[in-house]
Amino acid sequence: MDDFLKTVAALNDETRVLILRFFDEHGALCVCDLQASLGMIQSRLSRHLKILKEAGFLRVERKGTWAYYSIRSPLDRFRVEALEEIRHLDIELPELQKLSQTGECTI
Amino acid sequence: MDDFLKTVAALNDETRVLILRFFDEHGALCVCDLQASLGMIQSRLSRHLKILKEAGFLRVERKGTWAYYSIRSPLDRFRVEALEEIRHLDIELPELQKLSQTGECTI
DNA sequence: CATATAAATCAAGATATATTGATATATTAG
DNA sequence: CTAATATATCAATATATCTTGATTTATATG
Repeated sequence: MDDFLKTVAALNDETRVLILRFFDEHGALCVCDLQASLGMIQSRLSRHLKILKEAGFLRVERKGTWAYYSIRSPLDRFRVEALEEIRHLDIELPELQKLSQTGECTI
Repeated sequence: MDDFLKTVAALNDETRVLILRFFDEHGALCVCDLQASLGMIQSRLSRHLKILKEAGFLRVERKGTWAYYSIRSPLDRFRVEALEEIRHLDIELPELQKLSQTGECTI
């Protein structure tokens, strides 16, 4: 029950749905990429990424000071279905700003 | 997005998960059956049933003063998957008390 | 070691959600 | 119509969640 509720709670937020959709579209991204792309402040993103990670949706890979998040694989059936559902939502996706590659990350 | 969030929000509550599981197990039940079976007060159940209905999981059929709720059919893929997930949770289900059939419903 | 940068955590305030008890609505029976 | 019953809604309170800005932690570099 707890795991299910944690999974569902993670999905129950517009910001996190957008983040999942963004990862689904663009693969691994660091926090500052998301800051630039989604126009959200760092603490807000960090919080949501933690929730999504602890709910089993995301994984992190650290490279120096950067933390690259991406959709975890493999995912169990229900999480896959949730992502599939999110993939088909009519969401206006912001453009990707991949600052971590250009060395411009000073936000 | 709104429909998805409404669906997910409906799932994001231990009481409602139990209610869905109980309907999945026992079919159509009226509110007083649930009161007796789950040991919850009427306003609480009425609220959760409304949320589950408006999220597309339940339907209601009125018979006199009774309101019989049951799992809506057909359900779309994601809701079916959610119910399937709930079906396999390790939940301690209370015994069914079907007062509406015995005429004992005065709770 | 000192500084700088990316990310994580914390504290405070705002918003949403859940629970309870009281009240309102609707249907049935007399 | 009146009384009784089942359900729905409301008001108040409690609890949880989200957002922001400030602080802390961790890594890299001079």
